[in-house]
Amino acid sequence: MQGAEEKSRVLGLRFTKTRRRVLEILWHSHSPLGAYEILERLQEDGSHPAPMVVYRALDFLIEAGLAHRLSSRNAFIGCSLPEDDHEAQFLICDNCGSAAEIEGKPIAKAVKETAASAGFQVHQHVVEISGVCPNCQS
Amino acid sequence: MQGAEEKSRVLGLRFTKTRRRVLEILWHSHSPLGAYEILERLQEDGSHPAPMVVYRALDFLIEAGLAHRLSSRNAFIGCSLPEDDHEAQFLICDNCGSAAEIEGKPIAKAVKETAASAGFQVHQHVVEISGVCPNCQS
DNA sequence: AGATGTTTTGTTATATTATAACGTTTTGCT
DNA sequence: AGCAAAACGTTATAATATAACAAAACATCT
Repeated sequence: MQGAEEKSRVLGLRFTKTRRRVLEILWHSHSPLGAYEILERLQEDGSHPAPMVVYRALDFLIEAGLAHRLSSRNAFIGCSLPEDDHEAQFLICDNCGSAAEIEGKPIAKAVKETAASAGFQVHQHVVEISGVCPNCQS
Repeated sequence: MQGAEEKSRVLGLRFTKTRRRVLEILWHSHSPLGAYEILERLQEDGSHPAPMVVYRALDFLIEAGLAHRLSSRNAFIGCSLPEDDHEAQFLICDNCGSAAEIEGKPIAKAVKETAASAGFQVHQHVVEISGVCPNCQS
């Protein structure tokens, strides 16, 4: 959580209360959360923020590399390797809904090379693998 | 388009008028289309179908491997390699919006191996690379 | 401390994307 | 013709996401 403060500063931005709360909510969840699920949890302490509040906090967290968006699920997850500056890849379990962030060096490399050989200049990539996690296979 | 008919039969399903129209619309577009864009084009010939019509046709086309969904854009695109039974990967241009479907054997392999080494059983994968296409680099 | 510009919030409204549910019609088959 | 499965039409609504603007909080400089 200290790192988060620093990352914010680097961007010339602030690690405010709402942003901290949203990051906590993401980190405490064992699976990705939808924006409106985050909203509900924010509201559990009595305030009534509007959806914008959540989306704004998420924009910030993603920008700062503290959270990721799972495009294939319209859901969000706290970054489990916030130290690294990395491109994220995910293993998402269809059974229990959990999502594991992986350090997919070989995947990142294959992506880079494939794109390069097509003359394509990469900005970002989305890699989301769905299936059954080890836990749910027994 | 003939192949489409066959693929439908294999699934015990039918390649109907609406489904054909939606596939044509996707194939004629040089870039991915949102469901409601497809809807507008369907309506250009005088009928007034509801959104469901489009989503149903898309479900079918995706099921049959004739179209793909681009999760990161909430958009859809006709499959450019409908012969193969393949997992699709995409290069999406941030500038012109075009999306190229690629045969990323190395990527597919890296995905498979990475998942295997994590004990994860893969069903599907989403690989969407965004950046700048060769055309837009000049 | 006061002035100033930027960042953040609060709030209302609305846009966009997607599905539920149900009755009817068409189709393929015997 | 009779039947079951597949597809359609339609209405309504759910779920996800953004626009726009005024007010407040904060950082920095003097």
